[in-house]
Amino acid sequence: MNYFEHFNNLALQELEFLAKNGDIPSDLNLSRATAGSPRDPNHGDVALNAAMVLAKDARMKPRDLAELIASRLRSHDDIELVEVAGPGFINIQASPGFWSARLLEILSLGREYGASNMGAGRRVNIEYVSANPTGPLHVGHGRGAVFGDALAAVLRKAGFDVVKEYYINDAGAQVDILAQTALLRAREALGEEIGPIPDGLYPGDYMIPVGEALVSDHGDALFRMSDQEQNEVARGKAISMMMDSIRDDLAAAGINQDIFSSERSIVEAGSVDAALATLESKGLVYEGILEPPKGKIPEDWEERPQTLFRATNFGDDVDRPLKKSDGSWTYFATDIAYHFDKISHRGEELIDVWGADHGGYVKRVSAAVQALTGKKDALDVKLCQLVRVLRDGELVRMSKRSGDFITLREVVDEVGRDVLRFIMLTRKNDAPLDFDLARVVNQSKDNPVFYVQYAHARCCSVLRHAKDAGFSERPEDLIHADLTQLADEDEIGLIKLLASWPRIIEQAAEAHEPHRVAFYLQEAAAAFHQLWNKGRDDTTLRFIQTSDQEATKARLALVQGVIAVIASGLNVLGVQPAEEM
RNA sequence: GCGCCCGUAGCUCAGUGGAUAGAGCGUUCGCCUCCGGAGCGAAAGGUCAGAGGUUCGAAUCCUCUCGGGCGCGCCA
Repeated sequence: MNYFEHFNNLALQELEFLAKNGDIPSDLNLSRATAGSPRDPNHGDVALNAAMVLAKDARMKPRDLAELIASRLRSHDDIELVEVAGPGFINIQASPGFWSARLLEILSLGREYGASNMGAGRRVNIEYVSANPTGPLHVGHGRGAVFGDALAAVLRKAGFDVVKEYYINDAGAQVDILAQTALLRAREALGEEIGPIPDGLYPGDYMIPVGEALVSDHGDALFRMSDQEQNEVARGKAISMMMDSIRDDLAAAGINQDIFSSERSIVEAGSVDAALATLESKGLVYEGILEPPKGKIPEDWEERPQTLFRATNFGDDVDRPLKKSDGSWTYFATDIAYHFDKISHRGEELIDVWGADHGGYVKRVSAAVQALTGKKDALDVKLCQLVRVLRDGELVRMSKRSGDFITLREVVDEVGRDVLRFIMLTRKNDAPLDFDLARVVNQSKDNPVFYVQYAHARCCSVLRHAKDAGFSERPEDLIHADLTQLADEDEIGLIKLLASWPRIIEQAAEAHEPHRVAFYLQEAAAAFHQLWNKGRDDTTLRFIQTSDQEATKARLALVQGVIAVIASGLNVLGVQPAEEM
């Protein structure tokens, strides 16, 4: 249960009663009434703004309306205390029984706790990584990969029906260059001296096995084929080998997408014509001449009429070309078709995860999706900022395998998938991230992964000790514990924090911001460690009290609650909780 | 020149209309015979880049200015 929503709903019910009774107008818009946590915990557990938001329309003073609502809430079982404060806040303190019920809810749901039906089964399509199949994934791709994967998990937990997708850019000039590189590497594999890889081709060592594979498939017959045939064979082989290796790298990071869509197949299936016909039928395609771009004008700029999409009708800065000068589709045109395909078959809402360097492309794609669907917010593009890889504060550069960047694989091999995934989410997606290979594996408090894992492991340790001392640690036994034994303010505070997990999931899903989960887990871990440390000074607060069975059972229930919530959160991030460290 | 993102404590960053703006690191001062060691507790520290505006209420929304990053037809 999202308890904020719960108390807000109670207030809304009372408002409806008051409306029916004629005390307030019946046509109030209740959607702006929300619940938050009061700044000062002494003000209660939940603060409602309903009275302040509705006062004007209700033609009442905010505090008077608040008092009216408050007086009706006071009798509710879940509520201990209601106060009207400040400009008209309704501050609610929940009853002890309410918090006990939350802990029982956590124990009975285990790591399923936090799931919500907010999404109501709505289909969301999330596309991420989508790196060109022209080389290995680097850490920047890794960030998008982890972000997309975690966001997908957040959305699933919030009740959305999610499709995870990868778009393979296997058409266009880049893969032609890849094919040429593969052919050169094939000559090398046949024993020819090829010298340094010419500028413009892909220099990385990872193309050597592609050349070798071409030779083992075709031998020197490869070079007796027509140029076109050679190119096609080389391109097909190179793309399939690159994609295999990309899939391997993703799998090593624990990322498994549901669908891999190919740009080439979209063009070949005629989807571009279909999507553009739709735009044309709406009068959004025309022949025209574009102004040269301001600032630096390309040297080979040539004014000519071209086929344009009226992106400016939907908030873009200029209309965008759909055809290149050689008559083939621009990348944008096939991308329109791809998004048309997704929105027609694989999701009512689309999310694209891109690198920040593609920011300039957002408006035109949003414009196209808007034109195709008639909906303004059918597409949300999330941009991930740069990752800098450091080692003890020193910038790390160069990689033998890729030619320039640290690869995702190298990082996974060095620090492990769990560390990679967690650290990638310790920054908001649009903030740059420093990834320090040395610090992220430190076993100290300033390493967030360790800190959270340590909390979970400590909990597991307590349960092991309890078991040795003859207690049952099983949740199904612990639900019978007398939870009123949990009376210390830090124990109660921890329960409240655990109980806010469902709200975190909903907020993260709403905002498309999985990092909120990582931040929440650090908070939950901190609260647990704090309670633990309190037991160092005050032995009566330790979890296991051999002389007090009831207190121990209640505290074990709390420990199981911490385990459930941390495991639930780590699970969403794709990180395996540690039972020992 | 234009567009997008960012500007919050000494540093790295949370906080997408609510009350006295938070955390970690660093600094200062105490504690450390510990269920699990990889420390604990407390304090100091702020013109939320700046200026206007919107309203009961703004770090948050709008406009402008300054500063940083990214991008700007036939690359994807």
